[in-house]
Amino acid sequence: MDPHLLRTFTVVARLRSFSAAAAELGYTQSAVSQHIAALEADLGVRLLDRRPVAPTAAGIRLLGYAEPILLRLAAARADLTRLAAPRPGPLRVGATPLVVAAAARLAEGGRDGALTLHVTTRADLPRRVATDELDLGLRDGFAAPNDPLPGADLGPIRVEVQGVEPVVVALPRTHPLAARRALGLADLALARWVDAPEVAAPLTQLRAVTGADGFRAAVRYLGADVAGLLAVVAAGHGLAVLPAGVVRAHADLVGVALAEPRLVHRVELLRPAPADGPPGGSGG
Amino acid sequence: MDPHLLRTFTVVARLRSFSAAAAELGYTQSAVSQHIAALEADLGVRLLDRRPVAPTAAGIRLLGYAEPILLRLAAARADLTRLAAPRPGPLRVGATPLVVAAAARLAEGGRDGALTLHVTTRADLPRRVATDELDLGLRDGFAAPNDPLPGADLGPIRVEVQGVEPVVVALPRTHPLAARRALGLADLALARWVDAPEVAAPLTQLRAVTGADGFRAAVRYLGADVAGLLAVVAAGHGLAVLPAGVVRAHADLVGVALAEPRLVHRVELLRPAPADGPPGGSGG
DNA sequence: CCGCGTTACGTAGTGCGTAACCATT
DNA sequence: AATGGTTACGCACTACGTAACGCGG
Repeated sequence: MDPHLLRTFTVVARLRSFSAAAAELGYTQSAVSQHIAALEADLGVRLLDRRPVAPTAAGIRLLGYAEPILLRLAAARADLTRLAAPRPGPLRVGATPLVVAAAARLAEGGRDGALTLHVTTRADLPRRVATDELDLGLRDGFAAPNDPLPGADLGPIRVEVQGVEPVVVALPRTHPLAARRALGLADLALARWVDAPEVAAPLTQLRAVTGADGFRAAVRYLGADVAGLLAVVAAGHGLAVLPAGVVRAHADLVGVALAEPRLVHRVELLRPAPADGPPGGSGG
Repeated sequence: MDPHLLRTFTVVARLRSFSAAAAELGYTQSAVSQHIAALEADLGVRLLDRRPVAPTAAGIRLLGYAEPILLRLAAARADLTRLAAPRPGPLRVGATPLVVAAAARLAEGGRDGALTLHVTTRADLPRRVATDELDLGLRDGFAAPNDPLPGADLGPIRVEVQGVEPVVVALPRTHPLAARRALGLADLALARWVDAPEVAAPLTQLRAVTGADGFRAAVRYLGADVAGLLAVVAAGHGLAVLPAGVVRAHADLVGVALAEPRLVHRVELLRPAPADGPPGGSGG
């Protein structure tokens, strides 16, 4: 189970093509074929169906292992390299859209003030911090009050809770429910919703947290632009669950608190970190 | 960063000797030397001091990455192998000492009733479940009421909370404090304690949870035998924090509740699991 | 000078590319 | 017939063992 083979496997599985993977990896198609054959022989399982190319059940299983392994390998190399020669240049900070301002504030004065801000996707940020593409990450999301943010294995990263804020249902000022003091989330299962999983609370999460079906998307908002989403909600295309502060700042929107706040907006600081370090890690 | 090299490195670091590592790995000493040299060349950092052999700072850092990586590689292979050909034979269940009975109860009727119980250390159990040395693990420990059990990265394992129970301070029936209805943990910092980290709440954890210094060990109890520990406590050598049920069952001991229960006894079921599987994993 | 890690060198094995091959659409 | 994965083959590189070497205690 050479990492090279694993990497080839993940690329083939992602691109669903041996030749495309070969191109991406700088191998010949033949080499890729040999990689997959070697892996399959080693594990004694067929990992990919061919024609069309698609991972088998075992292959899907392996993907779940391969990605964290490759991430950790990359992270280890990045970490040791940084340790050997700390890079100069501006501090590279990544942030998800809702917290870019907070990220800028937080990074103020870091490394003589020079700063590069990278706006990223929620899922990408941990990977980029782990592999030293970024020096620091600020990530937001929605979770039950004492839970960490959802998401798969983040890799060897230190997570510090930076802040927690109540969430509200964002409604156009003219909406019939806009005058209410609080709303039960479950009662809104049949309302019109905007699903903006990169900015607001993803509808899948609302379904999970209420246990209710419903929360069907009237509009799917795939971008990460906050202002755009607020405009869509303000125009009455549907509701969204957002942090209270964001909604308050918009003139055409009203944020109504949840009757049972089973969801909060949470901000986490991600730092590259030794995977295991001794328990008594020194403060930073 | 070939896993073979990483493995060699971890063994050398553990044994603090190239030749001993070579013996354990079935290589020649020369090969081990070459492995380390290759790793150091690849990463551009010295990983080990020689004479005496000891990991450098970078080496220690790397160890923190290497172990999870190797664990995940082993787990992946074990998982795919099991998936290809589920092993016959008795169900192999591992359990930490305080929960062996619970483990037996839980495994009843599993795989036509045949059952092998392995009593393990708290730290070892996750590794053995991940690598398919065990089919199931039941692990206990102490934690703040809503926290998971402490411990490093467990590897690709599914954790299910099995139960939570209050803890008590175990005292000999004749102890002056035995009549109290509740005790403040911090007030006991200067008492005599038995540190039995494999059975009771480790004193380091009591220190962490109270923020107090103290909790010095009058006796260090390194075994994992519960009855033995209870006897030591009953004989008046020192106090220990234990689950209420265990103390209640012993005639010579009294368990006194904590005034501020910042610590509970928690039991977790560990199952081998696809590291990542799609969120909507089918129930099992 | 002995124990132990390093370096030199030869060989067996393997990883990759080229190219011929074959299967599915 | 074309697209795309497999197999055959050869070369170059690597990984290991043997053995000579050197450094520190």
